Amino acid sequence: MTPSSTRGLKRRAAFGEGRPRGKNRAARDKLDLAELNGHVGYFLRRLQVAIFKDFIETLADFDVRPAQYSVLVLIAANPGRSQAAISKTLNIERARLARMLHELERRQWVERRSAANDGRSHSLLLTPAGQKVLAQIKRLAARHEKQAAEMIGAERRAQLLALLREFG
Amino acid sequence: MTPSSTRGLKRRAAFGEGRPRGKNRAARDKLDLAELNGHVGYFLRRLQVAIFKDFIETLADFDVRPAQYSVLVLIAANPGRSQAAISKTLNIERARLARMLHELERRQWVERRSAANDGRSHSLLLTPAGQKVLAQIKRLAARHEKQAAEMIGAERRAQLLALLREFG
DNA sequence: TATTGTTATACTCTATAACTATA
DNA sequence: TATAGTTATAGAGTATAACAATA
Repeated sequence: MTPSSTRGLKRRAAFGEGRPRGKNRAARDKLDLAELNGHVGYFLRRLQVAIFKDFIETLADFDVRPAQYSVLVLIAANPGRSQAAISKTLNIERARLARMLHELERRQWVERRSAANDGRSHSLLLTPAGQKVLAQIKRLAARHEKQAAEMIGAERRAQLLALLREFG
Repeated sequence: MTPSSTRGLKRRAAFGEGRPRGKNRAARDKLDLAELNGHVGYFLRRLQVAIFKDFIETLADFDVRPAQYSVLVLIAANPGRSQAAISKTLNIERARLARMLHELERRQWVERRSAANDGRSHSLLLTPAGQKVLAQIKRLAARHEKQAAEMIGAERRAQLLALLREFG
């Protein structure tokens, strides 16, 4: 967790001096956002990037990215379903999902069986190793979610979650 | 605006039949999101992608992406500032900003002057042509924002904007 | 020594198209 | 004809590192 620009949103105002100088000169250079203040997409994007960054750092030991995590969770909760079903639910391009599953199969976390009723589709399952590692990954994901709550405030996180889930 | 997967979040339940078949079979395949239901980042990401998609489509005639738009707006509202100032405010890597400004300069929307007081930095300005085109772009961006409000509901958009701005 | 801007590389994600095999 | 999965390509965005010029 580096003291990078993302985290730098807060901090500040912790210096008793008038105008920050030297390394903190950057903080003074905040510009007028103008029309951006009226775009919900702008703020949505900023927060999403900050949260994904924390997710990636928190799960770095397993080298699991958010998209991979969402696929693993979906396979675990819906064993035997097809790539198309996962793809549609998560809005992941089937082309990209195919490559991602290759990687998850290489790690021996996921297994593809050809479906009994439809020769075209694959049934997706977690391997025993995959189930084991997912349990650990979920613990880290839960830790990340706590960190996100600290970052943005538990109250605001709850309100955001309610608003966003309500939509889709 | 295609009837793509993004928009497909709603629709459904508009069919008097029991289980949808054929083309609507996909709608039946919605899976259990399990732990994803507790991750604010997951829903944040979904909405951000949907909104950016609408932005890109609405501004397709000018071939302006969200990041480019934010840079143009910032330069217009803060003329003469450096690349470093823009970069820090928008959390865009300075390396990426350099390439983006190359493209905006190629279109003759932006001008780089070497700063008077600091030989290292550039003062960024819109050209007259850039100011003209930005006025049109802003009108389309306002239309996009209206569409976003229709998509997620004006009420929810306002609540989201308030929550998100309050944070960062 | 630190900062500004630049070039380069690598990886993730998105968007398409083309192809096969099955239905 | 349409769907499931695969491979390939191109572009955007992110993350680094290395470098020259300047402070």
